[in-house]
Amino acid sequence: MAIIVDKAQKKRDIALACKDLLVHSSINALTISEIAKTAGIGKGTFYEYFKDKDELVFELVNLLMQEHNSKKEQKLASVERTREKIKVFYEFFYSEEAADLRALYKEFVAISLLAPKQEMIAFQTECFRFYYQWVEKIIDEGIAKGEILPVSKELIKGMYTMGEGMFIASLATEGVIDLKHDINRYVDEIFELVEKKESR
Amino acid sequence: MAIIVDKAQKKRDIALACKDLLVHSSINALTISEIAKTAGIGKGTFYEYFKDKDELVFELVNLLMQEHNSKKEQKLASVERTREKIKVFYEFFYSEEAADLRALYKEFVAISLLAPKQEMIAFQTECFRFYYQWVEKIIDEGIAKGEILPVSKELIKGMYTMGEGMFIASLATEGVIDLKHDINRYVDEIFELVEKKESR
DNA sequence: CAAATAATGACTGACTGTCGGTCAATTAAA
DNA sequence: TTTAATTGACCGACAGTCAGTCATTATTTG
Repeated sequence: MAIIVDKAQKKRDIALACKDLLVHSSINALTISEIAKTAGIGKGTFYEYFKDKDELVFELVNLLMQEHNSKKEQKLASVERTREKIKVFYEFFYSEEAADLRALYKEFVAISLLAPKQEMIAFQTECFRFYYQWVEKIIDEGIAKGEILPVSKELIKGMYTMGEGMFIASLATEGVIDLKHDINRYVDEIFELVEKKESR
Repeated sequence: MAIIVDKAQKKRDIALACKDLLVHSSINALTISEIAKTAGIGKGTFYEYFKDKDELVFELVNLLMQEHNSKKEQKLASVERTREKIKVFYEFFYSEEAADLRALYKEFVAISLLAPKQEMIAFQTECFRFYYQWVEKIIDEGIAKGEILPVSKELIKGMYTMGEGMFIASLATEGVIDLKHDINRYVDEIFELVEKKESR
């Protein structure tokens, strides 16, 4: 009857158009007008697709995280040892490749703490479950291969959240955390404890 | 020649007067006028003592954390085993007693991510160092007593940040994290690995 | 010593500019 | 003609400022 736009697609397009802006600036330092102008739309149109600025961040994190997960899946397939697989898992927190997503994720976490909306909680919960199962699978395989001790399974949740904690702490402090080094160090030490040693 | 008030003291007084308001509401849902009214001062006066709302949260977290640390120190003195000491350490994240501080700390972390100011980073860095050394001392004593393996020392940073990560994740998700249970479970499993067993 | 006056920090809320969000008007496809 | 899409002018709310007031103390003067 009239122009029918793919709402979901246009939402993605708008979000992507603002990506650089968001990556390089904090969301609440930006105005809706600025964002709309960047996306080449009117202010009112922005509200046609997003309820507020927070939702824009949400959309972008959503998009980039899917992309990131695909890459991660590929990379994981090329790694053999359980220890290394876990390390690949944590690369999100320091790799240059994930820098943009990380910047947005930081904002997203802050928003989730300050003004949690149901969809965001649901998304984070789904992410948690998704990654948890991923790690679980890696660990299960490691146990099945006899590479690591069965007790490793009990450590998954703590290991997983350690990454998040290290990440947040590194952002909120200065000079006390070297993400890449500290995370890998921790993983190594944990694996020294749970890997089965032939001799010893 | 005029009234001289103890600026620092009054700042504390104002912050404390707003404590309940802040604990039960998110900082950016509150207006300065509302806050000023609660503290029984004019809006202009608020700005005489605080640069913005964020600083109010900062002041409160500062105050309550000092209080919390004293209590924690006492409690730690009454516990013997290294494992239990570490658990006392994590009580912040779930104890009823620390609920108010936790609510404010949540806001503070979010602010630190969204609009980090130098003083906040400095404060968080100092906190990190302070707690890290505290845990380090506990672990060192445990090692000296022969209770746990020397390798435990390498796990401190990861253990410490796990708490923070678990906390943030519990706030951002629903139904996947039981803070008290999951933290203690993790601590137990780690200690099963690093505690020296007589028989075995 | 006391009264008057000066000096100044503390305090205030009216005011201003900005921004988030709405909506009436407009465009354009079907 | 109908309906979806788009828009920016408009509005109310709020953060932050500032010119003016007040309370207290210092100083001068009788």
